[in-house]
Order: sequence, then C-alpha cells, then structure tokens
Amino acid sequence: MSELLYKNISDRIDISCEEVDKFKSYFKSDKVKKKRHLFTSGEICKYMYFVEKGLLREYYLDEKGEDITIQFGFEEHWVGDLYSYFSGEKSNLNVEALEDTQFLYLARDDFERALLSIPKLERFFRLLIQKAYVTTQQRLARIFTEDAAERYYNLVKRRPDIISRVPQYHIASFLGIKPQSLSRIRKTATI
Amino acid sequence: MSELLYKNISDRIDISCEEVDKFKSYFKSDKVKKKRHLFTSGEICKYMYFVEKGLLREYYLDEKGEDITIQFGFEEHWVGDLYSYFSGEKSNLNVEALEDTQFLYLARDDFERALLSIPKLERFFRLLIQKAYVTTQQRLARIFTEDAAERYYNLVKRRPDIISRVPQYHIASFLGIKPQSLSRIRKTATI
DNA sequence: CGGTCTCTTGACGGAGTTCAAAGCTAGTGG
DNA sequence: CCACTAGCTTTGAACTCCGTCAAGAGACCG
Repeated sequence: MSELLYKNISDRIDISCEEVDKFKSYFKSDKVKKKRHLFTSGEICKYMYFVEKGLLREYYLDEKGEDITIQFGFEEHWVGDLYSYFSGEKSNLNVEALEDTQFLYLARDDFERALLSIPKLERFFRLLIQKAYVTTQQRLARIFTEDAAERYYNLVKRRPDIISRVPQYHIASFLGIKPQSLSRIRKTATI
Repeated sequence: MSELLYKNISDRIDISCEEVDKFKSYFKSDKVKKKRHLFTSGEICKYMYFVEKGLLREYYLDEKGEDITIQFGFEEHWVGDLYSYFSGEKSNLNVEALEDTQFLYLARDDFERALLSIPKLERFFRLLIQKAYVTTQQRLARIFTEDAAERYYNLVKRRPDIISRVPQYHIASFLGIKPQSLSRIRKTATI
C-alpha cells in the first residue's frame, strides 16, 4: 500500500524507501464512503490527501449556484486546497468522494515536521505545486482553442476509465459544458 | 527602486530591509524595448523576472497558430516560465514587452544560492507559486460561469489602466474571445 | 504623407444553452 | 428479489453568444 506513495515521490525526486517510510509515518490513513465530503467551502482545509484507492472530486460552487468540477482525484493523486492548507484561511473548495475511497492524510503541523526531518521533500512539494500550476495553465489555454468535443475526446484518451467511474454531468462540468451538450457530443461518432 | 521588491516580499512574509537588500544582490537589472522578447518557446527560461517599470505579456502559440495571452506582467509582478526555469526543459511560453520595461532578473543558480543564504525565501516562493496556481484555478472557474462581457468588466475593475496600456486584441485573447467580439462588448453601455 | 497595424461594423453561421419532456438505470425498501 | 423512485441521460426545438468573413475607418510610425 505504501508502494503507491513511494512511486509517487520517487517519480519526481531521488529518495530511498526508508525515507518515504519515515515520511509516511507522519500521515494517518482513513476511508470515506461515496458521496461523503472531506471538507466543504467555508471550512479550513486541514489536511493534504493522497488517494490510495477510490476517487475524489474537487469543485467550486459559484455565486450563481453553478457546480464547477476543478479536478478529479484518482489513485495516486494529491487532493486538497493548497491555499487554505498553508494560509489557514477558509477554503472556497469542496471535496467529495465519488467512490468509497481509501486515503492517507497529512495535517499541517506534521507537514512542517516532516519537511524538517526530510528536507528533500521541500523540493518534492515545490515540484508538485508547480506541476499543478502548469497543468491548470494548459487547461486554460485548451479551453480557448479546443471545442467541447475535442476536449472530451482528449480527456477520454488520457483517462479512459473516467467514463465508467464518473457520472456524465460531472465530466461535463469539468469540460465546461452542460450535460445535455456532452450527451449530444457522445451521440456523434467518435473521431 | 529596490523598494518595490521589498514591498512585494514583505507583503507576504516577515523580512527585514537588510535581508531584501541581500536578496537583491543576487539579481541583475536590465531594460527591454517595447516589442522585444525576453524569451520565446523552444528556449529555456533561464531567469525569473521582476517588473519594476513597464509591462510584459506572457503567451502561448498553440498548434492552430492561436496567440493566447496567459498573463500580463505589470509593475511588481513576477514573470517567467516556472516549469522551464526549475526543470531546465524547453519552455512553451513566450514573453514580450508591451512597453519599454525595466526589470530585475534572477538566474537559476543565483536563486539556489539566495535561498541557501536566506532560507525564509523558500516560504516566499512557495507562497508565490501557490498564489499563481489559485489565481489560475479561479480564472478557469470564471470562464465557465461568466460571459465575455462580465469577464471584461471585472478585469477593467481590477485593472483600470489595462485599457490604456494594452492593445484591445491582447485583452481579447486574455479573455478568451476575438477582438471583434470585444469591440462589440465595448460598444454596449457599461453596466 | 503613405503604409501598416488596430479597431469597428455588418451579415451570416455554428457551437453550446435553455427549457421541457420522456426514457433509463441503479439503489432502496418492502 | 422485485418494484418503485429519484437521479441521470437523452432528445427536440428555439434561442443566444460568439466566431468568421469581409470591408471600411481610424491611429500610429517612419
């Protein structure tokens, strides 16, 4: 089980199994049932979550009441509101489980302690945030240049299992369109 | 002149003037003429840029040849391709000057050296990246819920000087619409 | 003063939305 | 284990916003 965390970290930085085990000792482990929330907007995001098995969904509820999916948290993904986590301010995000989910979680204090004892993790987290940032920038650029059908087929290519694991209306909100439109896109033959 | 850098950093973390001066000694200073590029896609982004006076523009050129403005770099903004800067990989971004611009710049090695000698900057840069990340996420959410006119008026509210300083077709590309559409939005009376 | 770059305006078309209703499906309790 | 229901998906028709194409007006620079 700990292998997932090792894989995730060693993919980005040079690190030994022992160091990851030490790091892992700062985490706690828990499960959440489908449809339950890990936190909601207005609360402080106290933990960083690492998905071991299952599926989470990160979303905003804007002033107009629109539900906008920002990100899915599949296995081996990190989920949480970085801003709230590090600043201690209230979060605008919500995180719910789309499947029964098994995860590790790391409190803010333990994050600091872990970084003090394993300094090379500093680099890991910088890389993690950077990657999240670049990914979001690229998604933004795609919204401007690809139509909904292209975005849908690209998503399915990257993440074939999303179709069977995520309800269509959440996929639609992630793509920035309405469920009806996604339904019509799917009706048309695949490219 | 150094005051700007001090303001920018001390707004986010506790730091003394002396420490900022020390930090500043790792930077070099330069100017760039309007329409010149600081770097273009295919190159490695070797520096982080801090705008003292003037205006930069960060943009992608996608496969379809579309020019997509990702960010403007007004005074006191940090500009660069974080991904390329830290990874040493080629950048996909371009940065050009929209006005004659005076800036500080920091090479990758000097960044590391500076962080070693002033460890609290580690925190500053994490906050900087985080903020950029959160901002991009929120922009994405807005694209999905606000129409072009709302996005335009919100932008002008946050940045009134953008109208006089940035050509309309760049504002349009930042908003994700065509110049013609922005022209029509402007024709309609302000809310 | 001429040329190029930028902005405006008009007419038309297309992608996605909205509203509404009907068809499916999966989860629940009897 | 089946039947019922609530939630999800599909479909149709009308509409809206924005894009495209094209032409002309205006601004800026050498």
